[in-house]
Amino acid sequence: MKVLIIEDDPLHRSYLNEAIRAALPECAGVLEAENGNAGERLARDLKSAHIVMDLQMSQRNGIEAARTIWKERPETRILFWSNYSDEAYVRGVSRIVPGGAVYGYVLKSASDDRLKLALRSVFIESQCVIDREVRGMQQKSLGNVNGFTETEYEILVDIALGLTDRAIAQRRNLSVRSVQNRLQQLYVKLGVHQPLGNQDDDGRFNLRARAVAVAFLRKLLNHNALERAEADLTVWLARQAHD
Amino acid sequence: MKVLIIEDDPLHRSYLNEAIRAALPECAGVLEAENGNAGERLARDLKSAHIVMDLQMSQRNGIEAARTIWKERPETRILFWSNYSDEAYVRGVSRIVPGGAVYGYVLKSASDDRLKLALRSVFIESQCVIDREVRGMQQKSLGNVNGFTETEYEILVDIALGLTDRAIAQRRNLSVRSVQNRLQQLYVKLGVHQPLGNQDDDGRFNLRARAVAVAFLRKLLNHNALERAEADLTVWLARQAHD
DNA sequence: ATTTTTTCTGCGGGATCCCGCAATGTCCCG
DNA sequence: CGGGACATTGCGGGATCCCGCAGAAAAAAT
Repeated sequence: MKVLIIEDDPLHRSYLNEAIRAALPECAGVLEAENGNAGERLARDLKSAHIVMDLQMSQRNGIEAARTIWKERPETRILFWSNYSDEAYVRGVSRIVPGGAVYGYVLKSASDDRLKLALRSVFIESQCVIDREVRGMQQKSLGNVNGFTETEYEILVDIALGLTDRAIAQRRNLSVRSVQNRLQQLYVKLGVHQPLGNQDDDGRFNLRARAVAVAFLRKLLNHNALERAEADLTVWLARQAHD
Repeated sequence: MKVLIIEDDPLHRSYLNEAIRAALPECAGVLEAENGNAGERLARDLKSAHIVMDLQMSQRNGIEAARTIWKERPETRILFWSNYSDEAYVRGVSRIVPGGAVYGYVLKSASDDRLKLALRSVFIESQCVIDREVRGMQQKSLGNVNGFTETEYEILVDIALGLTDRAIAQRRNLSVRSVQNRLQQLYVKLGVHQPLGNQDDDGRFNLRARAVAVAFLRKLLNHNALERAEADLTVWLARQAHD
């Protein structure tokens, strides 16, 4: 068994390397890549089926890399090892994990033991391991309780990108009014909706812009999510230009 | 001489600790804090005048901590050691550094030697050391060439928070029209302004929201900056409520 | 199959935003 | 002192956004 590390911080990389060797004595070798691009290439060349990777890397972020790796070989086992449990990351990961795939999500703040346990669970026992904190986020996020549905999240991303109602309608195949309805739901759920009798905040906030701000503050959106969305938007715009 | 480390990643903390002991043999002791709050407390209690700190910590970010530390003792020497050279960070730092203070800004991706050199320069030689990459950002940012003036940045933050034109006018003591004028400048500088003859993008983008998106993508804004701005906004809103 | 619930859609109006035009004020330089 | 560069403000109009109302369509429940 070989393990591939994809992580841009050299300190964390060497720490991981040691942890892997200690936790997996049957491991035949450990390879390292310092960004998503190199990681994808190594994964492809070496057909490595065991990967530990960071999200949030400068060159190409972990979610993109994981997506293409899983697209090529869905049985690959990936353990995400991240600093953050931002809802944007959690949602991004659970969106791309193939059905029945084995993976894990451990925070860097977790203890040594927990990391090693996760390594064995995912790579040897074929068992998914999700950090409790991440797990909580996942439930809050995907369960509808105080969480956002896929469509609500979608429209949130669209306004965060700066699209108009009309453009969103075009893109999502909806009428303009429907887009506005969804925006309404979003405003309510984000707690941006101004209570009617309130004189204080009256007219202080531009709901659309405020929603984006709140989403960022709550880490529902983050820089990575925005970058991915922007990339998607760009290809859509290019496609539109041909018509 | 004692040195205080403020850094939330334990790996980086111990690496820093070693680097400091190696670079500064005359150093009598190294203390560690794992977030901004603890760091401030230690700095105050120990009157430590030599600090190395990370920006972007979970509890209380580095800029806030540095601001209060410098407010209490402006002669404190702080070496910022950060993963990123986001314009938002650079601007945030240069906004709070007291006149004549000695400080440094080194990226974590820098070599061992560069870090040690910076430690000696800032703490022993009383000389400012700014990483070249950060320096470039600083010039691009503060020099008006392709950069943003303070007022433009201010209004960018205001719309990112989701304020209406009227609210901004109130807050900044301007007329609504002036606010809109400044927004105009901002749109032009961010390259969001749609060229009139363009049929393609016509009406696709909500300029206000798009400006925020572009600013985030360009790292002119980031999560920390938004959090700080939100805190400021909250106190202003509270003050308004009394009138 | 019918009822219930949810979502989608059009209409319309008030608020806000985007921005051209023009007047005024301020600062600096010759 | 006069003139130029620039920021500020008002006015006004067209575009967009916010959202209540109500009917149509789709999905879910009974």
